[in-house]
Amino acid sequence: MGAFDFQRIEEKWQRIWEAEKTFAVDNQPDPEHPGYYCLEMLPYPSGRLHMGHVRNYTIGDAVARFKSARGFKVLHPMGWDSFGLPAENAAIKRKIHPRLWTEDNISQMRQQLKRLGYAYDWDREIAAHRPEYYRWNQWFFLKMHERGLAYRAHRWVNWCPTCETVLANEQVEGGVCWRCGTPVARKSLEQWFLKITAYAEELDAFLSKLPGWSERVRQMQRNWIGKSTGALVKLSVPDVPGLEPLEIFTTRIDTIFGATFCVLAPEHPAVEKLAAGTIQEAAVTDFVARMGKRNVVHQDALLGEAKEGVFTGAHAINPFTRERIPIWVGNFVLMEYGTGAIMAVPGNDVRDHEFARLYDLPIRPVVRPADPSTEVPSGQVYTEPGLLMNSGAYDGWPSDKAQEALIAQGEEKGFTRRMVQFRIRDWGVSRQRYWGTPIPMIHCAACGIVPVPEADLPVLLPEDVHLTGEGGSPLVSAPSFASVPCPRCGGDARRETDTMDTFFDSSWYFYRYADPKNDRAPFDPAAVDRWFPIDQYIGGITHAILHLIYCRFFTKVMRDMGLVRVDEPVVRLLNQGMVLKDGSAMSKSRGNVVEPDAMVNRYGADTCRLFALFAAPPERDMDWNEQGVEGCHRFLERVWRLASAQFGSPPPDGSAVKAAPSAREEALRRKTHQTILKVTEDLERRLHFNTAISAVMELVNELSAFHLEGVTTSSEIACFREGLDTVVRLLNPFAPHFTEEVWERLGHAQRLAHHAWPEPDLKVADEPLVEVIVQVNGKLRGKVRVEKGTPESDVLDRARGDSKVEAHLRGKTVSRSIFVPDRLLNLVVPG
RNA sequence: GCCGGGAUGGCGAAACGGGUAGACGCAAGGGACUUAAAAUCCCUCGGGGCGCAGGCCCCGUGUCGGUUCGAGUCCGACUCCCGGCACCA
Repeated sequence: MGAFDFQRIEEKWQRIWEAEKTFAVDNQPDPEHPGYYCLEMLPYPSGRLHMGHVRNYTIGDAVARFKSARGFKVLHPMGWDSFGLPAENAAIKRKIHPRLWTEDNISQMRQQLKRLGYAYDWDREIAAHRPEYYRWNQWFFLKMHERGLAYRAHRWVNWCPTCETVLANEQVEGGVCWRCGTPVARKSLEQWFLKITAYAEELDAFLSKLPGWSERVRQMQRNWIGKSTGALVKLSVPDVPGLEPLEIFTTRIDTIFGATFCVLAPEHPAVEKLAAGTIQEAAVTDFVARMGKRNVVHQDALLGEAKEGVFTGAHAINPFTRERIPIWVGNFVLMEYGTGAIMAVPGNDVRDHEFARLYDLPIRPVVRPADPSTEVPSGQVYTEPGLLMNSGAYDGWPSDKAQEALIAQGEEKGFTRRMVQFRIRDWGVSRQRYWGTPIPMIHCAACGIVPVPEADLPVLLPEDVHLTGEGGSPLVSAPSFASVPCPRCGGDARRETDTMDTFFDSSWYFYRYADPKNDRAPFDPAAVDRWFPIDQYIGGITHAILHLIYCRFFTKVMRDMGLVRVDEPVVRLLNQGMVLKDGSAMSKSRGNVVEPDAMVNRYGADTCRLFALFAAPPERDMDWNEQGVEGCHRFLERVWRLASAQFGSPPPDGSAVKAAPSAREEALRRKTHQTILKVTEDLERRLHFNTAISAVMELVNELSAFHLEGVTTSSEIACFREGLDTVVRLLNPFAPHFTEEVWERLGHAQRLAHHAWPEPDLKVADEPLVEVIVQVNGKLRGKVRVEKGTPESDVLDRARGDSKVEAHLRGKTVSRSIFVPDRLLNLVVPG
């Protein structure tokens, strides 16, 4: 019997699944089958799947099929993140409309997904570029605007002066435009922002309530949100009459007695007034102008920039010491963070120290290590909390107590208050692009900014746009689109011609799957209630920050709007590792890309799926090793051969198992039921498909040996068939076509996809005899097979009967023995 | 610099509440079948040593130290690799 015909088998079952809608689910609650939502991150329709997709979706499919067999009604949908820059680039390069390019890609990739046999409910498919979808983007945008969560502000963008267009960060290559090579400039544009900072506190706090997320992702998000707790301190500036007190933010108010100067960001609004009329005025103006030319869009350009600054000519009063301290402007202070002004403590902060040394400003350490034996090397500064010194009445206080007391003192006097700062900034969602959701706003000369009335949604993306890659937002030049009557006054007005960041599309798409065809609302809240929160979300670590913060933010906004009842969208998150080839990421330039289609053609979908799961645990990177793929293929062939002897014969008859089975029958049955236990446990608790598959391989090895020894009596056949059927059922989530086919040929009428997961018989799985290891002084010296529950004394007797153990005990007295029932006996003898 | 993760055979990896290190697979070597090859099946497979042999002994989970009857697993110090944040006050 040769190899199984995977091509025919896979086509056959894909046809059946499609015709029978095997994986479609409705939203009806079912008391016997609780809901389970298994979701994989939706792909960008680039045109073809890569191995990363295959791994991602194979993991998700294994979970979905497993949970379904376990009795859950599983929602397992798929869709397309189909707006975005590549479609526009393709349009420019190949003169094909982005919509056609995108839809063509979608149909190709959908075909590829179907060839891999994924159990999706295709009736729920969505695509972001379709008006039925993106109208709800617009609807959410309007709702956020109503709630004050969408607003306009200026922000710097990358600008190519030659193409006269905004460049995305990835279109800036080494500081020049990717198309024409012109050095990139910066330009300030008024854009739309979403107020994610309004949720910064909650986004941070809830990270500790996500035990189903890896520490890694939670830490990445924590860094990104960047919460720090401190105080705001007001310093009066008597040098400049009428000037508001200077506000600085610090997390180390315990060091305030060491604040020997202040530094403002060059963009700080007070800089000009402080310098006005002083001898420093010209120097300050010059410095600020020079700093203004810095390319701040490219943050890396700022990294490594030497510290630089200039005295403003004015002084402030440190309210705690009444000391007069000089106010400087410095390039290392960021206007975007805190108040754009700092108190400098050169005695206890490395940056301030460096600056003070540079300009010969006074340095006064005010915190020393609490442990007197800790030496601070000369020329270095001690930056950790410790004990205060040079701090008046606070000398000797520990940092944390001093912070509390100083804040309390400052609060009472009115020059300090507690303050929490976040690094996260509001989310700029405007894109000067064509292929995205039009922002539903209208600019009217008379009325200002007017939202498009809800009834007028969707604002359709016009088709007749000529894309050149040059000259501002493409929609500006779409005549049918840009000019529009003002909804409020009816006068001539102009539509917003920017489109939305595509992360907007993917921030709520998984809610739409619950009710994908709704044309009156983004979804029916009841439908969302039926499925949410998402039980298992699977996707690449690349989305650990942006997508996974944005979608949490959306969920919280939607909750506050009364649309959903969950605080967090995702219960369990799995970030699968990358698929490598020969140790490095697959890329065209390296020439090491493995095409999924080629692999499916050669080995079949089931083999590819099996390998993707077997090669490594899911969260780790794996190498696509073709010899490993062959190994998986061989394994399936082996199962096929083993099963083929039984093809056409009736399903196993449990009653044929003898009441007193032979030893080998008993051993096989034990292995069968132990394997069920092991695989179920691996999938249920850990998603460790690699060890689950290993366990099935072990069972196959035993079945194979059993078969070799002969399967003739009805009892032997029954035991063998039980093992065989178990193998097929346990492999189903990984190799669905193969197992359906074998299952059918083994005479089962019901489809495997509708079968419940096998139940282990604990009595059969139970091992009556156990191997107790015998150690002498912690070293393995022997093993004894005894009945479960054998007491220590009996085990000891048996152990002494072991010549090897006895040899190590000869002439010595056992001073102590450690006994772990059914596991181990360790005899301690003096050296 | 701060934070997170990791390091186990020739390779991918197992060992899940300290208790037989290396399951399972790949590669490699040997054998059976075959005119031959492929496929398949069987055996060996961390390192070193002793023994004619059944077998036995020592070492071994990045490094050093500790706790323990017993450590890949726990604790302390360190090295290297991967990732995140980074002039964030």
